Order: sequence, then C-alpha cells, then structure tokens
Amino acid sequence: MSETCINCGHSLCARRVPIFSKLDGKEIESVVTLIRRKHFDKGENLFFEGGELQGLIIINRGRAKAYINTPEGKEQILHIFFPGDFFGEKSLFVDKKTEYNVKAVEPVDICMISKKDFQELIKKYPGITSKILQELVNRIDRLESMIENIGAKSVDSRINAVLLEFAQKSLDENQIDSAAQFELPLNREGIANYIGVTRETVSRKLNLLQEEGVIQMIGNKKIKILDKNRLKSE
Amino acid sequence: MSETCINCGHSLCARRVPIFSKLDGKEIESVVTLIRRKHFDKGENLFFEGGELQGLIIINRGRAKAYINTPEGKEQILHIFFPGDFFGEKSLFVDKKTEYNVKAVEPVDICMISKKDFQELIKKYPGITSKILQELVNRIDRLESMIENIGAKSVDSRINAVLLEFAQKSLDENQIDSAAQFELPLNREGIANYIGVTRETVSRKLNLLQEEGVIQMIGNKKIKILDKNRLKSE
DNA sequence: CGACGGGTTGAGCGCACTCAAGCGCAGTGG
DNA sequence: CCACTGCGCTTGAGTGCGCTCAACCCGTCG
Repeated sequence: MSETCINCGHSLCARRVPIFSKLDGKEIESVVTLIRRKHFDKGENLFFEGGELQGLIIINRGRAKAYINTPEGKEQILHIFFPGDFFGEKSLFVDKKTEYNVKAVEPVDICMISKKDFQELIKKYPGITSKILQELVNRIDRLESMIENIGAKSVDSRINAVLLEFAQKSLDENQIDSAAQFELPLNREGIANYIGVTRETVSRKLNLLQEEGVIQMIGNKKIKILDKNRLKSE
Repeated sequence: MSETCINCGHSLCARRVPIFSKLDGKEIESVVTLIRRKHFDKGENLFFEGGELQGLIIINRGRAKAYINTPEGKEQILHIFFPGDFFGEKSLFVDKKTEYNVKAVEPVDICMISKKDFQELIKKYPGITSKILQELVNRIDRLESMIENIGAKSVDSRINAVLLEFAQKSLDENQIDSAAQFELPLNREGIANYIGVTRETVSRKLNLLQEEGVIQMIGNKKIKILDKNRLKSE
C-alpha cells in the first residue's frame, strides 16, 4: 500500500473520473489538491462493512468487488467497480454505515476525497451533484435488472446476461460486434457469487456454451463472444 | 380515475411528502400550485414500461407495486411503494426510459409534478436535491439487501425477511414489539413474485410459521407477528 | 518436491417447482 | 335467499434442476 500513484499525472487522474468530467482546467486543478491516492494489491480489502468511511472513493485503475457475507456462510457480490466507478457516497448523504465489503480483485489505484472537502466542492460546483444523481440512478437501474435476473430468470439466462454485462464494461460497442476477447473480472467462484449459483454450475454452463459455439475461452480468464445474439435471446 | 383528491387539503397533502418536509409554510404553498392529482382504482396501471413519464410521481394514499414481466412469463416485483414514496425520478436526471410497470394494489391517490416544474423547484430550493439524494441512497440500500436475500439466502430466510419488511413499513417501532396486526400489501402470488419463489411455496411456508407459533394469520391478508426474534434469526 | 488455489467432472440427493385438483369466500344475479 | 361463478389459497404427488460432496487435474509458487 503506497500513498502515491505513479501511473497518473495529477490532473489527468481527476479528469478520467466521470464525476468531474464537466469541470474545466482550472476547476480540475482545485479538485486535484484535495485528492489523496492509495494503492491496493490484489486481494486487499479497500473497505470493511460497518467501518468508518468518511468520504468518497473513486476507482482509478483495476477492478474491485463489493460483497456481503451472509450468516449462512455464502458470499453475495453486489457490484463490480470498474475504473471511473465510485463508492462511499452513502456516508456523504445519510448518516448510516455501508454494510458491504470491498476487495481488490486485481491491483487497484484509488482517489479519495474527504466528506468535508467534498461537501465544499459540491457547493462550489453544483454540476457535480447532478453527475452523482445520474450515477445513482444508473446504479439503481443495474440493481433492478440484477434482481430481475436472479429472481425470475433461469440459470442459463443469468450466465448469458453476466457475460454480456462484462463484455460491455470491458469493450466498446464495435469491439463487441467483432468478437474481440476480454478478461473476466472474476473467477468462476466470483461469477457464481454474483449471480447466485455455485461455482460448479458456472463451470458446466460455460463449457456448454463453448460446445455450442456461442463463446470461446482462451485460458481461464479470457473469453471471446462468437454469437452475441444467442446470448441475448431467452 | 378522477382529477381531484378529496381526502387531502392542498397544503397538507404536500407536507406529508418527505421530499418537501423541510420547506416552510410559504414555500409549501408555492409547491402546491404545481401539483396535479390523480386517483387510480385497485388493479389500474399508474405507468407502463417504456412509456413517457416526464415528471415525478408521489404516492399519497394506498400502495402500488413496481414490476417487470420477464420473457419467460414470470413477474418480478421490484418495489412496493407506500404513501410518501415516489418514482419517475429517472426521467428527471438521465435521458433513459423506465422499464418497469407500476400497478395499484389498492385504491391509490398520487401527486404529479412535471419535469419542467420540478427542475425550477430544485433551483429555488436546493434542499430538495439532498432529500432526493438521501432517498435514492436508501433505495440502493434496499435493493442491495434484496439481492442478498434472493441470491444468497434460503427460502425460509427470505420469507422471514419479507414479513419483517412489511411489518416495519406498516407499523411503528413499539407496535411491532407489541405484536400488532398489519395488512399484507400483496397476496401470496405477489409475495412470491417479490422474493423469487412460487405462490405455493409462500403458502406452505406461512402455514409452517403459523404452526410453529411464530406468526398468526387473521384471514388471508392480516397477520400478527408473535415471535419477532425467531423471524430475525437465520 | 509438496502444497495450494482454481477449475473440472461425476454421482446422488433434496428442495422447490410443476401440474392438478379441491376448498372457501365474496360478489353477482336470478 | 340460494345457486353460480371466479378468484385466491391450499394441498398433494411427482419430477427435474441445481446443489452438495468428493475426487481429480493442472499450473504456480515457495
């Protein structure tokens, strides 16, 4: 864990964050002075449930998973944070603790802004608020379709949906259509805990999809979608 | 469907809505002039997925369910809106359509504010924005714990959780402890579609809970929680 | 080398689903 | 008032899908 992020020049770092994307050069500068940076190795926890998290955390590089451990000993993954995503917004607006954990699934660099600094930032640049609102609404969207998946769809459909989701987050539009390969953000067990099944089931279904020629696996982590339409149906 | 709401004096109506709770008398007055009211009978749809919904809708009386029909012919319920809850916030902040339906499960009165009016309201009273933010964060909370329930918990636990949720929304704290009865907002099929099981399963589990002395059913719709702790465990 | 984590495969089982029938109650109309 | 109808709920029987448990494989790392 180091305090500096070698890979990003200061202003560049803040500009990559969608929340600040509307600010101009000078404004970005003033934001940058408030930001602290941190690095986490793969497997390290960025945050534990119920912990004190008095600020906003933005993922700058790498991916992280937010998850809950149930009393029954299972792990349910709620979000996969990609670069540009943030969490900790809850502590900014309501007086409640966040009750999930966040763990780096690969090396991760983050930006942090304290609650106090952020509230002043909002006063100065109200445009940020509307960016946050947009992001929250989008997150509600994703959670809702996740519930539809887990609650009402067959296991096959859930696998299909999660593959499409990962592809969309990892590639841009034309890349998906050209069957470019991408890297799964989670291992089999992680995918299983994301869609509410067991790792064995994920394993079997992926092999089945490959046999049917819908996808092609390169090693364990990389995947290529050959027939996007077959994934969309059902 | 009538255009006026007989049951609420104008300012009273707006004051009951948490979003406006921080405004003072005069401010409330100015909000009231923007509000249009509507009534829906049980079973009527307040809103269809993909429809044009250019404004915010606040439930004033009665309860409504938000649900999706899956391609496989199942219905997944996403939210139960109680009086004071709102929906349609999505259309205010992002340029996307809402893709669930909303149906009255009992007679419902609503307040409507158009997108245009609401945006001016926000400019005038920025406090409303923070209320909205709070509510969105709370909603994310609820969706997350819903995913934990459906995805990682046993059917028994899901039934327990949903009963507690309905009790909390219907009663206040001391009432729950004194085992007061309350009315279920959904029938068996509705509960089933909310927690991702079949109606038969709900039926069986409820009877089991009654046999075990954890709950007591009065008719089909009313229920009394006798042993709150047994519902909480697991 | 052995240990370990991640992945795959197989066998068997249990739980919730499916399908089907019957019950009870409310509302309707003769 | 009763018969009729329809809806919601219950109950039973049988089945199938995904889970559990266990073994094994493979590549990596100390």
